[in-house]
Amino acid sequence: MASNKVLMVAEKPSIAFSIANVLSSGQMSTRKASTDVHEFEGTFHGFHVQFKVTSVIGHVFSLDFPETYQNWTVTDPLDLFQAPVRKAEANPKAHIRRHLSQEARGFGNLVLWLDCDREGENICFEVIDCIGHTNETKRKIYRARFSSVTEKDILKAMDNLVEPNKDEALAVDARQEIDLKVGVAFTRFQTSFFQGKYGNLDARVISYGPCQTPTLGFCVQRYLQINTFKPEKFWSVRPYILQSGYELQLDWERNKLFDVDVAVMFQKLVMEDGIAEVTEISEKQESKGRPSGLNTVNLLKIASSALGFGPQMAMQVAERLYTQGFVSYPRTESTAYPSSFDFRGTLGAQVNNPVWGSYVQRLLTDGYQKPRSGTDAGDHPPVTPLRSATEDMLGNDAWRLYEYVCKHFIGTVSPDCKYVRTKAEFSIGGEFFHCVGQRVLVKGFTSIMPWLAVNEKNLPQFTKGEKIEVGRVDLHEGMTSPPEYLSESELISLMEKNGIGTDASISVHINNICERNYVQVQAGRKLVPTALGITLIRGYQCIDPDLCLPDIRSFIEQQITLVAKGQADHFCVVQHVLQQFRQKYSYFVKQIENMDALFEAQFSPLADSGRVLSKCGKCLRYMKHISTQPSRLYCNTCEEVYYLPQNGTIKLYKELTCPLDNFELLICSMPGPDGKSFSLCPYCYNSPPFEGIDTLFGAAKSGSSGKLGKGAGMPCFLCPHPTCRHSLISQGVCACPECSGTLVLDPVSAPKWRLCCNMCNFLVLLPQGAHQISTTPERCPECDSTIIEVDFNKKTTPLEDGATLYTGCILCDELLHSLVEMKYGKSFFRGSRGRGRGSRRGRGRGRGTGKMVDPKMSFRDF
DNA sequence: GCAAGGTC
Repeated sequence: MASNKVLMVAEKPSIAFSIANVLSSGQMSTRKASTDVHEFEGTFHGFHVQFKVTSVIGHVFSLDFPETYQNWTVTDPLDLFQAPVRKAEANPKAHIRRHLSQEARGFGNLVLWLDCDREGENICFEVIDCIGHTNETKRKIYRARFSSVTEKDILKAMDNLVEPNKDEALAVDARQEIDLKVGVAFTRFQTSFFQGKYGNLDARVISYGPCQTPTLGFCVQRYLQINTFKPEKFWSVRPYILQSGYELQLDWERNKLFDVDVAVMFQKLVMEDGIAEVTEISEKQESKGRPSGLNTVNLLKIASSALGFGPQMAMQVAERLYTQGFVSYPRTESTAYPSSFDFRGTLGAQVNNPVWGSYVQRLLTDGYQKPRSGTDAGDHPPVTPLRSATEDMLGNDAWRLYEYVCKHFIGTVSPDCKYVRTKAEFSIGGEFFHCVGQRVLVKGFTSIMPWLAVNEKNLPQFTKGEKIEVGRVDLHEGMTSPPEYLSESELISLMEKNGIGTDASISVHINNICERNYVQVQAGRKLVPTALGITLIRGYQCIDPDLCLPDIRSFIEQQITLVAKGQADHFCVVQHVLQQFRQKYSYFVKQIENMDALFEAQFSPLADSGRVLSKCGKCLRYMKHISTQPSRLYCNTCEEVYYLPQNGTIKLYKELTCPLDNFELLICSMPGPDGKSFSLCPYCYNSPPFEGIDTLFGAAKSGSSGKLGKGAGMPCFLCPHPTCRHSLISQGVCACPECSGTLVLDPVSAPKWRLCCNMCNFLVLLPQGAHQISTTPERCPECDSTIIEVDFNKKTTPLEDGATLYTGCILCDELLHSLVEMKYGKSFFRGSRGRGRGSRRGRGRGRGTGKMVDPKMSFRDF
């Protein structure tokens, strides 16, 4: 009975385990599959049922364009805004879809335990999609709502199952489609535009995204502030008094003045008086609050500013600590602990720690504090330690992060820091001054987090009305200074404040702008924008500043929130937002010259970049190799760019030329000790795969032995690139008349039947319009070349004399020669580009002497 | 080759 079976799906394996563990009281059996499956029996809605708990691993699907929109050269990015989109498995190797559909078989109830946020709601519907929910299956679908994976919350959620929220899921669908279309359209356009013009951009891709671009915007904004900063001199009056044997500098109420004459006047007034009268003494008890729970953003900020870890690395370390069971889940927005949080147990786990064990023991004996309230984002509890560890167990980096997590947690349950702040105020010559002292009463949490300690400063005793002689009066001259480059930690705060990215993705965006060569991380984890980063942002600022402002993200968020709340239709919102971005895109394209002017001033044109490397097959002039990213060749004459494999060292390959297009071959050596080398033709490498080749091979394969085209589908002997047209060259069919090599049919050239030698690149063009060409065992008595049989199908290519079948030597047969001339008025027997020994027919020796064959030319061009 | 969002 399907109704007696309940399948539950969580967002990740660890949550599935916790849920199963709680609901089965540890009495479950676990089976390995794509993700673990836990089985047990229990009661559901008052009935005895069989439970099965498994999980996905985050999103099952991700959104992309169909194959036809994947080609950058064929698709106009503008069309992407209206293009269809499809969902494909995000990680096909994990086989999550198959796993879910298999496990759901025969199960009449589904309980969704995905995280309780919009993304989780969206994954709910991905799961429903996978298990095949139709009217026939009649499955009952429930949503569990829980705020933490604790026994209390899990049991409460089981008793209060609801329905999944379609609107929230649709809001995520909307965001996915908008992000994809906007990001990909802008990225493709600006990448193609600028890479097609400049040689030293040093970026494989010039990406745009509604999160990464505003993130870069923050860094560049600070750079511009620094760059346009005008330092100003300022002055302040600094009187010194002698009290109880201490020399004390007093702070001026006016702080500083920017007019030296006025400052000098005040200095004189103060000097002339020479007596400081104590006008007021105040003493106030102040408190420095203990921290609230640690969330991801604060963890990343501390990791960057105090430990020197970049966000990417900090997350990696935190994840490892999490999977090893030392800390709780590290991706959370919440700074508030759930009400059920076991503080005593968490502290208890640390009492034997050699570093802070005794402090924790004292807290447990004297009583720990309830943490400050903080904010509960309803996702996961703050990051807390689980098991005690030592530096030896974790290694230095992990230890330092773990140490922080522990000390922070202990800090949250320690007393506040209490101190007394004393302020003495003075009057000298009608001007007011003060000095401040601080005395700590209770160290509280600052004894475990000493870097947050209150600075103690003793102040001598003063009495109100007391008159003290002023020792000297300095006029301090200072200079205003620009802010520093944006620190990573400041950037994280700005991103959080402006809603750019999430706890899980903030580190990814920062890493992105580094990897794209828009910013560089310098000493002290300061983010310094590169010329490329600066030029991009300045470009957006002069065409359409919206493109790099954080509002672009909040606009999208606000629009999809309408969908999430059921206030607007998903389709309408997506169309509306895309329509706006499409207009922005069109305007951007139209105005790109304004941005280009900035690029022109900063970067070198392709023609001035790179080093001469190999010959172009079209103009036979040397092309330049541009080795900065993306690695490519540029032909100055043809104004064409040929992309090369990235990450490899490129050299000329024995001055060989490609038999298909006459481009000089290159050899690419991949880095590393196991790096392989392979040869490639720059033209073939950049050509799309030949269309219609399947039919051609179909015909060739069906023929009897000896037919040209036999052995089709052999791997390329020149390079392993999957789209290289060399891979379409079939196995050898006859001996090369020029060398000891074999002539192979090059079906790519169809309808230009031709043969080329696999060794010397000798090329023979065969009669066009032939229906079928086959080799014969016969040899030509004149030149010993292979005799072939040419079948002109009457229907397709009727010849004047009505004959359809001819035989002849591939090299010297007059019959074929005249036959073709008769039909087309020109000879088709043209050897070309023979290397090494020259042709028997008296063609010039050496390379490049034959007539060029452009693979793009049609037969009629001959 | 491209976005941002989950998680590993």
